[in-house]
Amino acid sequence: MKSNPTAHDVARLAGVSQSAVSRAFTEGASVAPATRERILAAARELGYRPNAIARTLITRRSRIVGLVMSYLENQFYPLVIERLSQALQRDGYHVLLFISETADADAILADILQYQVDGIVMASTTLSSGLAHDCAEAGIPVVLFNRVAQLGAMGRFSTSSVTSQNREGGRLVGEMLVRTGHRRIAWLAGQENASTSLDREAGLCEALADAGLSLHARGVGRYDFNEARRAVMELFADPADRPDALFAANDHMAIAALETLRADLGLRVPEDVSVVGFDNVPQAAWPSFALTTVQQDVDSMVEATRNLLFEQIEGEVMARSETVPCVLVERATVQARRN
Amino acid sequence: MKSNPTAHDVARLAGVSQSAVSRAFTEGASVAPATRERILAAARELGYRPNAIARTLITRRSRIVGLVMSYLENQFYPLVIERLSQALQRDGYHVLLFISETADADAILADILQYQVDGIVMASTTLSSGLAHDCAEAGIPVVLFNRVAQLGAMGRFSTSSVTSQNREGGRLVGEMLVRTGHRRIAWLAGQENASTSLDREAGLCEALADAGLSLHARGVGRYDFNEARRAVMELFADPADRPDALFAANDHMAIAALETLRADLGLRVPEDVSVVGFDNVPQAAWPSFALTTVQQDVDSMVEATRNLLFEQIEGEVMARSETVPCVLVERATVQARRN
DNA sequence: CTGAAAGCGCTTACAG
DNA sequence: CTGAAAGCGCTTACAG
Repeated sequence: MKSNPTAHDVARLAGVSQSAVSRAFTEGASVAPATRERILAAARELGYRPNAIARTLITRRSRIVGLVMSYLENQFYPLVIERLSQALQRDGYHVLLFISETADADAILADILQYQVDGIVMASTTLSSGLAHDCAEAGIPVVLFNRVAQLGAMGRFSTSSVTSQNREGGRLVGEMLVRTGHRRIAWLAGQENASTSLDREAGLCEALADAGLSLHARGVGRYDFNEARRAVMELFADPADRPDALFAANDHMAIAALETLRADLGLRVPEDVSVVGFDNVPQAAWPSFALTTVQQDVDSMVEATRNLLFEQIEGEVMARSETVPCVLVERATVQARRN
Repeated sequence: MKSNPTAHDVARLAGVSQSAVSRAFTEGASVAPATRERILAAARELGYRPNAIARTLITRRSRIVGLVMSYLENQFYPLVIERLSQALQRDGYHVLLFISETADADAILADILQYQVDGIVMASTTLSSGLAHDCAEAGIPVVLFNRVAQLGAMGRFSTSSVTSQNREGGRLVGEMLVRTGHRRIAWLAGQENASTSLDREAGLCEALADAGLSLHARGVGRYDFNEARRAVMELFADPADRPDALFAANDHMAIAALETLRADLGLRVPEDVSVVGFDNVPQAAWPSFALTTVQQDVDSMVEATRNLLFEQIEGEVMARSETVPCVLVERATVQARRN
C-alpha cells in the first residue's frame, strides 16, 4: 500500500515547481502550453490525481451535496436519487447519501455538516428548525425536495423547497372524479403532517366543494404499503356504505389499495370502485395496475433543485420555493358512474 | 455567510491550546476531564464541529465509501443502497454515490479516487482491470456486489466480491421444476456476460441434465423490463411449441414476463405456464404477482460486504470472495404438470 | 509565465 | 496532562 503520488512528486519529475503542477490542473490558470504538457505527461506517468480533499480545504468548496432520504420502498425515491445524482454529476458534483429511518435526521445532519458539503437536499424527511438555523448561519443552502418548510418558532430561517403543484393536482383528480359521476369519494392520506398529503387533500376537497360534495370517507396510510392495506380494509368494511372512488396520496398506497380491493375484498377496479394515485411511478404503467394517476415531473423537479442549489452556492440569493406543474395521466382504474 | 468556527476559536474561548481542542474531540486522547468539559462547553457555545475534511487530510481516512450503481429500476438495488448505507452509517462511514448509466464507469471511478475514499463497492457495474490495478496500487479495497471479478489480462489484481450462491439457486429452481413435472423449460437470461445470469443458468442446466433434459428455449432480456417483454413474446410466439415453464434471471424480468404472458398473450399463470424469478424483491410478494422466486439475502450480503471492506481497510488482508446461500420461496406462479 | 511563501483546519509525535 | 511545532496536499496572492 504505497501512498499516492503528490503534486510535489510530479513537480520533481517534470522539473517545475509544485505551484506549476497545481496550475496545470486548474481550469484557466496561467501556464505555458508546453509546460502544462510536460506536467500532464509526468502526472500520467506517476498516476497522479489531484487530492480533492486538500483542494476542498483551501477552496472551501467540496463539490459534495448531501442527500437525505428516509425510505426507498416507494419507487418514486430511487428515481429521484438516480436523476438528481446524474444531474449533479454533470456539474462535477457528487452526492453523499444519508438514509435516516427514524426521526434522528438531526444527528445525521450534524454528521453531514462535518463534511463541508456545499449544499443539502432533503427528501422524505424534514429539517428541524434548529439545524435549519445552523445551515443558514453556515451559509449552506438547503433545499427541501417534495416537501415544504414547516414554519415553526424559528420560521424566519426559511428554507428553499421544490414541490409539485400538489393542490392543483389534487383538484384535477377531484374534478375528474366528479365529472365522471362519482359521489362517494374517499381519501387515503399519507403522513398526516406531510405537506404533500395535506395539499393534495385540500385540492381534492376544493373540487368536491365546488360540486357541493364533501369527502365520503377518509383513511390514513402513512405512505406505507401495509398501513395503506389496513386502512383500505376499514374504508370498505361496510358493504352498504362503500366509496365509489378512492384517491390515494401516492401511487405506492394506490397500488396497495388495488391489491387489497381485489385480493382481500373481492372488488373489481374500476367496475366496483375507481382508484387514483399520485406520482406516476413506473409500476403504475404495468398492465396489472394501469393506474390513473397524477404525474410528478421528476426531471423538472430535479432541474429546479439543481438550480436552487447552485444559485445559492454561487451567490447570496435568498431561499426560494419552486413549484412544478403536474398532469393527470388517465389509464384504466377509473370508470364513469351513472347515477 | 460567516465561516464556521475553528479549533482555534474554541481554544481562545476556553483558554487552552488548539491541540487541546483537538484532543477533546479525539476518542481516547489524553485530556484532563475538567479541561475537556471546558472545551466542549466553549465548542457548544460557538457551534463548533470538527472539520472532517481537514482531519481526513492528515489521518488519510475519509470514512467515505464510494458506491457505484448503474440503474435503480430493479427494486433490488434501492434495497441494497438502503441497507448498505445504514450498515455503514452505524460504523461512522458514509456513502458517496455514483450512478453510471453507460459503460464509462472508469471515468467515474477516477473521480471517486480523487475523494480519497476508504473503499469502493461496485454494484450493477464491473471494474475495468486498469482501474482495479490502480485501486490495488493505492491500497483501496474494492468489493464487487452481486457480481464476480472478470479475470482478464490483468487478472492477477483480483478483487473481492460477494454474491449469492447463484449456481445453487439456479439448480434449486431446476430441480423443483423437474420434480413438478415440467418438461419444456425456458430460460430468460439477463446480461449475457453477467456472472449472475451465467451462474443461475448453469445451475438450471445442471439440474435439467440430471433429469436427462435440456433447455427447451432461451431468450435474452438483458435485465431490462421492456427487453424482457419482447423476449417473452418471441419465446411464446409459436402456440404449438410453448414452454411449460419460464425461469427468469431476476424478478424484475419475471414480473415483465408475467405481465406479457397475461396481458399480451392471454395466457394464464400458472395454469398455462409456470414462472419463476430470482431476488425476491418486495413486489414479488404482492398478490397480483405472488411470484415463486429465489431469495437473495440482502442483509447477509450487505454484512459480508461491510466485513470484507473493513478487514481490508484495517489490515492488509488479501481480496477474498464471499458467497451467501439463497432459498427458494414458493408462492403461486408454479403449478405441477401431469404428463 | 513561473516560483517561493503563506495558509486552509486539523492531528500527532515531541518535550516538558 | 498540555503546548509549540511540523506537516497532510493543495491553492492563491505576490513578486519577478
